[in-house]
Amino acid sequence: MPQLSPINGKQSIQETEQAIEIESIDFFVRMMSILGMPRSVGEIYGLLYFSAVPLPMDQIVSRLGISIGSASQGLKTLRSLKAVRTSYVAGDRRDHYLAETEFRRLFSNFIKEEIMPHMESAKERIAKMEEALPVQDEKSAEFYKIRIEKLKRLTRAGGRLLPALAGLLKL
Amino acid sequence: MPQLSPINGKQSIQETEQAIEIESIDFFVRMMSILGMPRSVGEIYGLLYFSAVPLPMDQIVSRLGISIGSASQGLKTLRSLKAVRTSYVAGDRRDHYLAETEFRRLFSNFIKEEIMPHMESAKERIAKMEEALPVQDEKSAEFYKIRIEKLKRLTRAGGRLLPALAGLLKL
DNA sequence: TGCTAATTTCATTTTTTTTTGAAAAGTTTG
DNA sequence: CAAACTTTTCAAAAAAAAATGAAATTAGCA
Repeated sequence: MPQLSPINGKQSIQETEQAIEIESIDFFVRMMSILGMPRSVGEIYGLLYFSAVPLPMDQIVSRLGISIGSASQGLKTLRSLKAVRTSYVAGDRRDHYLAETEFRRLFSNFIKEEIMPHMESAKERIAKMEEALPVQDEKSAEFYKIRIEKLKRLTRAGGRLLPALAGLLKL
Repeated sequence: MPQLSPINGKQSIQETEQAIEIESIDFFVRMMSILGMPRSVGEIYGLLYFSAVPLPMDQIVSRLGISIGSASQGLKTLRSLKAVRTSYVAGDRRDHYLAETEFRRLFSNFIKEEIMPHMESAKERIAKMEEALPVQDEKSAEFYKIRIEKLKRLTRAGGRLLPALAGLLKL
């Protein structure tokens, strides 16, 4: 982090960097929140996204003003999504973190980790509906069959489409 | 709702219907929760999905055991997503609700209503980053430019891909 | 129009989720 | 191997989200 004096035409380099950092954090907090991730996770990723150097946890803590507990938890989440990785820094025993910036891969990991498991249990639930059905030979059985069939198509389509989605992301 | 006695081989029609209803509610509660919707919204949709007849709000309230406040709010949400529609029932002044079961359309509405507005504000945030940038003519400016460019590609791709997604849903 | 049933709204309560911070566990190195 | 530093864990606190229910509003009907 260069320490230049702030005598420029309009704004110092630090001010520029800070402005971008704030927008970045804002950007990713919102994006992560759409994906159901807590604010702290978005903040950490937003900070790392515009950091040219890998940051240790205590820098993340002090720059974001979050607790070390949140930072540790948030980094764990980000690691499991492979959204950050640790990088070795000579002569420093702390872990240093870098943002993974290939959105295609990030997206693919997210779907695999966070969405697909739900698809599995959805299929089980549909199976239970079908177990319950055969007793019926009412007029209404047809209605139930059709609705169950729709659910099956939905989960099948979801199961195929979602993992393929990342591939469609032409960035 | 037929009122037959439960003397069947194994289980009555009501038992079958109830079993399916429970699985349906479970199914949609989870699915809606992935999409960030409250439990009550999933419950209501899950109930209506397997109802052959349109149901008035008080039936929804009593069958699900939720408050009229929740039911009213949940139906409002579902209406705004066009996931339910009201249907007229002769001689009854209450609104009756039916589930919209074309998932393709539902999905498309969801993206348009719930996701796309965020894309707009994401673009504004990127614009702010670009406003902040030009001051820099450091070595580091290049780094920032590249990262900003990545965000722009992401939002552009998202803006194009997401609305097209529903079309890919071959059910 | 006035009465009643149906629905919406919203302040309050409840539940769930997230954050905190301190203790425990784990690492590195002198 | 022990002292210092780093990270994780987890119970408790705080914050956020959702549900409740009663009052207010709206709409249908006679």
